[in-house]
Amino acid sequence: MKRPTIADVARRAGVSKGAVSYALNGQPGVSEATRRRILDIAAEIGFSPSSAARALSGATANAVGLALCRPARTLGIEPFFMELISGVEAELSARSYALTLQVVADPDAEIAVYRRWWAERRVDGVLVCDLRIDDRRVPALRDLQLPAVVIGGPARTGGLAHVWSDDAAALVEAVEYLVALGHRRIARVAGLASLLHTRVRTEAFDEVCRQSGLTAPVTVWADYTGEEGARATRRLLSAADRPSAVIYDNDVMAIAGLSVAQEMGLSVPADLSIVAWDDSPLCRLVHPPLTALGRDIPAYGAHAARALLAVIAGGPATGAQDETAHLTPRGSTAPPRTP
Amino acid sequence: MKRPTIADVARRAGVSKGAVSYALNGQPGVSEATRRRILDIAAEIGFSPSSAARALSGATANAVGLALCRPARTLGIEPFFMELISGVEAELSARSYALTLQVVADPDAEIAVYRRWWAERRVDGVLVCDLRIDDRRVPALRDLQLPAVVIGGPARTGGLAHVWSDDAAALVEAVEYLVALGHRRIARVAGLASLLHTRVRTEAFDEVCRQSGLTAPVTVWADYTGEEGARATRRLLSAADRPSAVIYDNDVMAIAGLSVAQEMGLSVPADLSIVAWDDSPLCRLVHPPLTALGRDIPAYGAHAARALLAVIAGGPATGAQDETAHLTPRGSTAPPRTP
DNA sequence: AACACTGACTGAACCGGATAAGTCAGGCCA
DNA sequence: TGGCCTGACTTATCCGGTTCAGTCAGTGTT
Repeated sequence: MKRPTIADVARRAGVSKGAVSYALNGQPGVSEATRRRILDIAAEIGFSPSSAARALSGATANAVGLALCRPARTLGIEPFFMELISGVEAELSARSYALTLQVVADPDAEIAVYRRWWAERRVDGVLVCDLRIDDRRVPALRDLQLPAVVIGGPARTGGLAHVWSDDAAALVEAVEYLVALGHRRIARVAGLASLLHTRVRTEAFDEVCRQSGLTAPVTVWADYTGEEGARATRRLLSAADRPSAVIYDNDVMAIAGLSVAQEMGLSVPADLSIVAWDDSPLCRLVHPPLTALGRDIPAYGAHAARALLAVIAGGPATGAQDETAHLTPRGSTAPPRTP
Repeated sequence: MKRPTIADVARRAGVSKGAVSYALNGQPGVSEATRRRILDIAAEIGFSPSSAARALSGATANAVGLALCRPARTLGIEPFFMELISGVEAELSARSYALTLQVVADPDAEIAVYRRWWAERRVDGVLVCDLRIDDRRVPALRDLQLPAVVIGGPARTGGLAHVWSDDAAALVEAVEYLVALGHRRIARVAGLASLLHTRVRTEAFDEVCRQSGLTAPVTVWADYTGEEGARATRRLLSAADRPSAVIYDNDVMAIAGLSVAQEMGLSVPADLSIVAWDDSPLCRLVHPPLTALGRDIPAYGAHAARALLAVIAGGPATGAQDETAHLTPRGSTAPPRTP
């Protein structure tokens, strides 16, 4: 089975290649009757223009790139990325854009990938995840002038378009809820310190703890894996004045923390309240179900994809705020048992 | 910043485009000294050949496609796909192939995507997941003569190359282990009935139950989500002669089942043993940790990617067996409490 | 010295589209 | 009736590679 080309369509319609091109792209230059005939023939022989030829003639590659820079083991277990991807994908495929995915080892490898994609004209733009404190990717992308949308921010995006969510506000909501329940000693198990949104959350946590007159905020660092989440929790719960509530930077660490609490003989939520960030179905799966800070991640991805397509179309590099995560109370939070 | 083309390299090297092409592709026709000089210049100005131009000249697109046909909510929560993707990716990027991903709603949409990819010459081949009982994708791909590797099988792959794992053997191992522990009433919560590997497991389950002289095998159908896994478990545990052990077709349903058992006041593993299929880190996160049938999923993906590249290179459409999942006993299985 | 032969390269065609520039028939108006 | 538009096309060029058919200098052969 030979792939049909524009010449095949032209021959069967009895017109030139140019006429077919005009007809297919909705350009003026062909009569309505001819356009219809050409479109019918194209549909009949199953013609889609070669993406390569189209890209070569100066048009776009009709593809966007997404490079993921996380170790395979955390990539798999966190639903976040797959949900993000499915949202991105929904938006892209509706506009018949393809998504090119690459898993990279570190930010430098990621920059190399961007550079290659750019030189190969493989993608029209990229989505950038996991913004870091001093992110070399930002100036690199600006130098390449490769259209990009940063998923994160709003600060330090260096003039790149971005889509962000107000993590500080969400964290404040969670802390204030715990305070209202009567908690005074609230700890936090944070994700990778090098990521910008971790810093945003940490600053918000310190600030809200001070304002609420809580004990000095305790933050333990981890890396989103269950192992580290468990270790961090053990450390927190072994301390002399252990916290009565812990906020985790992702759901996987929160579930690990729940397990540790149970293994140490503590009852959740009576002895320890737990709040997870990222409200995936995982949170509803465990017992008790976890109170979580959640939002619509596929919608976030779709939002970012739309923003990227706008930049590719030549729009300005603006920042757009997405929904703020909101707290869904479930069985893992309650007033602390009076000591 | 302008993208360097082959003509830029040629000009700086003082040779023709053709010579540069030969040099870059390791073809004969240039002297070793000239080849070195051309390679150096290419590296210096950061030249990578345009994938579009290369694809257009009859060469390959240097990309493979993966269409995922699962609802977004199960896609996100199951680590399987993301792990598979990261394995595929590792293999592809080592050979500087790109991965094009698309999420589709149903098998017909998936076929449409294959047809479009084929007509657009966007990919050189595809990986096919979730083989079904009567899978229309198989004849469709054969008609298109689009290089493909089915992840699954070994039956009903209709002459397409495939990479498979012996689910029947793994299931037998799990059942025999439970029998050795003393279990007589073993139930199973199965995944989507339309998937081929579900049928393979069901047949193996029926067979091994008969051979071991167990009570008539009970299989409840679900769809891999926590909700359905919980519902299926409730049904099983509410029956008059409830099982003393349950095998789940994925980890998410197993975790949901664990929660249901605890919520119904049953102790795991004393009152109920649980075995999960797919040993993701999730299984180690809950309490007690789940006994699971696991294998190296990234390696599976890498294996499939290698097979696909071999088919693209013109190799025969063979079948290759991947590692069989093996049982890792953890805290969720034990001898049944004597009734 | 005439010849074939090889290695190292050049020139041009080609892939399949997009698009600027050119052609040509027909309608309109003076 | 001739000139001028306009619409509906066609023709030709270009994008950036690959590849095939030369070209040509240098080498070896007899």
